[in-house]
Parts: sequence; structure tokens; C-alpha cells
Amino acid sequence: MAEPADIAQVRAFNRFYTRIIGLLEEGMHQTLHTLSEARVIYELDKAGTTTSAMVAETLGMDRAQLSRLIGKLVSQDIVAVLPRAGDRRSVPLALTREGREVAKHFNAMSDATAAETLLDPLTAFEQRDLVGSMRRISALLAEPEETTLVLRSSRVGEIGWLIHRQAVLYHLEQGWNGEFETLITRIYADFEAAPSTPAKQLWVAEIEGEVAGSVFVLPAEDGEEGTAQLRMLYVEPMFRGRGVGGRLVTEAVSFAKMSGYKRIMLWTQDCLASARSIYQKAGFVLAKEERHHSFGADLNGQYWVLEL
Amino acid sequence: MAEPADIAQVRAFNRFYTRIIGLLEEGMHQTLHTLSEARVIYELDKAGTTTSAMVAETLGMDRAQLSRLIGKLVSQDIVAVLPRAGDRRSVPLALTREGREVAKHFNAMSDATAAETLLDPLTAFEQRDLVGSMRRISALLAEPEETTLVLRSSRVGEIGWLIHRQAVLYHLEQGWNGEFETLITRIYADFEAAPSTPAKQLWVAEIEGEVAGSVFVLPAEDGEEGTAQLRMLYVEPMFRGRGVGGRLVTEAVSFAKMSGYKRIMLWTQDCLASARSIYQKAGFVLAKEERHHSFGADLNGQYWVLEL
DNA sequence: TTGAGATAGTTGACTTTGACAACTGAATGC
DNA sequence: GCATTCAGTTGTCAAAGTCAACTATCTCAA
Repeated sequence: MAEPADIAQVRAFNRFYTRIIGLLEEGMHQTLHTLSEARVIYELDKAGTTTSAMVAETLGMDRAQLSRLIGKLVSQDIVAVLPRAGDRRSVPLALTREGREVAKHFNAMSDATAAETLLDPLTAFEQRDLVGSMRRISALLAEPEETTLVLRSSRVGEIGWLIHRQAVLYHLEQGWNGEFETLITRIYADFEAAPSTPAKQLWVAEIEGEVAGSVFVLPAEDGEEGTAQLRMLYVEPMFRGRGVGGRLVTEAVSFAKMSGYKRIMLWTQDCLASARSIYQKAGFVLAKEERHHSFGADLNGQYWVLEL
Repeated sequence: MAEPADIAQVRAFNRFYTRIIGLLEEGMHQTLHTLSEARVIYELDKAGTTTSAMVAETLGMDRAQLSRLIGKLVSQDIVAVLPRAGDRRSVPLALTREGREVAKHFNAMSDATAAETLLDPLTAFEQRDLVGSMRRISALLAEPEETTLVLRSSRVGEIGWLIHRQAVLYHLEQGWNGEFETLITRIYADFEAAPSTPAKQLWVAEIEGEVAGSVFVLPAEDGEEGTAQLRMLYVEPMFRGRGVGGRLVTEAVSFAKMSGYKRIMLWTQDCLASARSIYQKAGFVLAKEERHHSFGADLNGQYWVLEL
């Protein structure tokens, strides 16, 4: 079971946010429709055509209640019952033209309430923080969906973010101490300071607006001419098992090739098993192993090389 | 009005979390008491002694409903009506011995549900993320309370965090670009790399578990012997106006003095007005001004000095 | 093919919640 | 000293939520 302090924080948040949601819903009281009617209309608008069962599922609503509610909306000419097709147990439902008007109105009102109550009182910086935290909670607790992975260069603030995430991640997963953070702060600083030729590049993997991983390529420190180094590969635990690491390495390797490097090498620790398998799949071969004591742990450093 | 994408994200989160709260509340259905009874009992347990009006306020509940509900709890010998005192309109309420037992049971059950549903399925890293995001949302949206400010040294991951926060903050507030982040990454790396004598020190200001600000002191780069430099002072917008910056500077100055430095200097930009007033209050005097173009902006750099 | 079991939806009966107005008694403020 | 505000109670009613029984349909395997 989780830490008592964490549980307390989660429960405090639940109480707090129950209140917030209550406040936002109060605003909806001016309308002709009740709150659950509004919710059902919203769902129908979003889905286009659905069935009662689907709405009950996504809204966590009782089927009996929903049946009556939809009956009411049909009599108000907001919802249309379409002819049964395929599975003749279920009844396809959709909004009427009037229903879509009502939905539009609801959306505008909800947008206004959310903006006025939650976002507008905050500065741009705080707004970004709020939205980011919300996105993160959703990503952590929702079932992972089909999502698109984008590779792009870094945005302002993301170098610090990458340092922060990796320091915390390896601290919790591997028990590494602050020395590791110190080291990677230096590594990122050096990457930024490196001249633009020979070619260097950093990629951030983004899924649903979240940083899902990162890697960069630059000329190898003490390597021979024509050797590139791949550094700081990491994938957010939340997004593991979705090919993020593979995509990053593939991209980095083809960049190195295209930039005229003759080989690409990297340094890693053998305790990072999932990273190793990514390197192997990309064609890297183990060149050297070396025990060392760093970051408060006994480690086995590995040098991997790929001739391009 | 806020960005449409932000509003959409906020509303998506509200829908999502409404569902989560609903799921958690379902777990409470096994008890003998209804959900609102449980909530009232929880509030009474937390408050010790309150009045009906207070509970109605914090729970956002109708006074009429609450009146009946409390009547029910009194007849069940869970809530005790204390003799009126002071303001004789209001009736002090408290839990009976039995009521406290019930509350204890509720708490244990709620803790278990929250832990099992939300925290346990996540890794330690993800749990930290979740709890952190929740704390942040609460801090952003709740009314600021009386809180205690703690100054401490940095924890693993916080160097990256400080870089990230300041890069984003000054990007949004001042329009500074990635050059600023590159610069401060280097500055933090150098701080970490600096020898332990002459004395150096970094402070993180913490409020309610959140990083509220930071600053560090180290020997001045090109200064004469005995000159300390104060660097990277920043205060989170959320926690401004609570004396965080003042506390950090006071602490830093007295550290420099105690460590045997003869003077302490700092470099800042005149567009950072609130920082300047903190320096002035601490006794710093403007030594030099210098126009420069950095971080994608025309700036007026200022050197401030305080003889110790 | 057929029959047990699951699924979609409906209906009836009932409790709980929530909203609002009217009211009493006590405090407050000018 | 009188109007106003506030804490709490009571009546009334609509909406939300729960539970069980029922029909029509589909699924799947013997």
C-alpha cells in the first residue's frame, strides 16, 4: 500500500476538486435543462451517433435513469431515435438539429464558466502549470489510448525538465544520488554549448502534449574523427512499451548517418535493461565493459558502437 | 479569455475527474450511511467542534438539507448537540464517542479505496508525479492559507526543476528565449562543480511541499578575493508577496557574512522589478549598469553590491 | 438448431439529494 | 430602538439515483 502522506494528499485533492466541480456545475443552473441532461446532450454531441448503453458506460449513469431521461429529451425533440440497424437490441441515438444547437450553447457556457472560474484568475505561467498538471493526471490515471508520437526539437524549459525527470527517475528506479543530476546538468550544458558543426541534434518525443522521452547526438568527446555519440536516451515510464525509445534511436542513428558520421557510440549501464535491448535492436554491438562506482552505486558501464 | 486549447483541456479534466470521483464514491456504498452523511461525519471529525453553518459552507451543501441530515445523525447518537455558548443563534456540534468510531472506519475505508484505485496501480515514480500534480492544482486554485516557509538544501531532481521553472517563467514573463535556459544550465552545473571552499550554498524555499523559490551563493567569478556572488534568485509567482524572496536573500547574506566573505554582489536585469526591491531592502547598492542584448531581448544589466 | 446465458433497453417502486421559500429566534449596526 | 442580517428549522417539490422484474435480441457452444 502507498505512503500514508500520499494517500492523505490524494484524498485532500479529491475533496477539494469535488468542491470545484460543484462550483462549476452551479453555473449550469440557469439553463432550461438539468445537469444530467446537459451531460447526456454533451456526450451525444461528441459521439455523433451512439446508444444508450454507451452513454451509460462513459457517464457512469444508471441505465434505468438514462432510459427515462432520453425519453424526455426525445419528447422535447432534442434527441432523435434512429432506426435500428445491425444489433437490433440497441437503439442508435443522435441529436436533432435543435439538439445540436442546444449542445453548442452548453459548450459555450461551459467554456466560459471554466475559463472565468479556473483559468482567468491565473497568470499565463500559472495557467500553463494548471493545464499541465491536469493533463498529467489524466495521462496517469486514464487507460492509454491510441496516440500519435511526434519527434521534435526542444522547447524553452525542456532542457531543465529533462534533467529534472531523469534525475528523479533514476533516483527512484536505480537509487542514484545527486551526483547523477550534477553530471547530466553538465552534459546538457555541454550539448547546448557545442558548436553547430560537426552536426548535433536533440529530439523530444511528444505524446498528447506530454514529453514522452528524449535523446541527443553530438560529436563523441574523445573519439576519433567521424564518431558520433548518442546520449541521454530516456523514456517516461508512463509511455514505455509504445516504441518511443526505438523511434528516438532510429531517428538519431539515421541523423548521424546523414550528417556524415562514420560510426556512432554510446555509454550506458548494464542495469538499464530496456535501453540495452533498444540498442541491440538498432544494431549496436557491445565494445567494452568497465566497472565503476558512481552516483552512489556500483555500476557496470558499457560502451556500444554501431558502424554506419 | 484563456486559450481555447487550455479551456478544452480543463473541461476534459473536469469530466474525467468527475468520473474518477464517482468511481471512488461507489466504494462507499457498502456502508450503513449515505455519502453526504459520510461527508458530514468526516467534516465534524476533522473540525472537532463546529456549527451547521460551517459544515454547509465547507461542503457547499444546502442548510435545509444539512439540518435534516444532522437531525438524523443526532437521533442515531453519532452527533451530539452541545449547549449553546457565545453566539446563541448557532448550535455547536461534535461527534459522540460512537461517531468518532464511525469516522475512523470511514477514513480507513476511504484511504484503502483511494490507495487501491489510484495509487497502487502506479510505480513509485508515477505516484510521485500524481501526488505532485494534485498538490500543484490545489495550490493554484485554493485560497492561499497561513503556511510555513522552510529553507533547505536541494533534493535530487531539483536542480533540473529550478532550471525548468526559471526558463519557462522568464520566457512567459519577459519573453526570454532558449539562450537563457542554456546560460542557467551552465550556471547551475558550475555551481555544482565548484569546490566546497570557499563556501557555497544553495537554498530551496519550500511551502506546503512545493518549491516556492531558490537562490545560491558562491565565490564571485572574476571578483577580488573575499567577494561572494548571489545568483539565481527566483520566487514562484504562486507564492509571491509572502516574503519568500526576502527570506532567501537574508539567509544568503548572513551565510556569506558568516563564511567570512567581505562583500556580496549580484547581477540582475532592471526589468525584474520585484527582485530589485528585495535587494534594496537587504541593503544592496547599485554599483554599475550596462546595456546588453541577451536571451532575445534588449536588457539593462545591473551590478549590485553589499559590503558585509 | 437450439437452448442457456449475456446484453440492451424499459418500467415500476422507492429513497436520497438538492433547491427554494417561509418562518423563528438571536445578533448587529446605525 | 428598529431595520437588517444571520443560524437554523420546516414544508414542498423536482431531480437523481437504486433495485428488481421484464421483454426482445444476440452469442456461442453442445
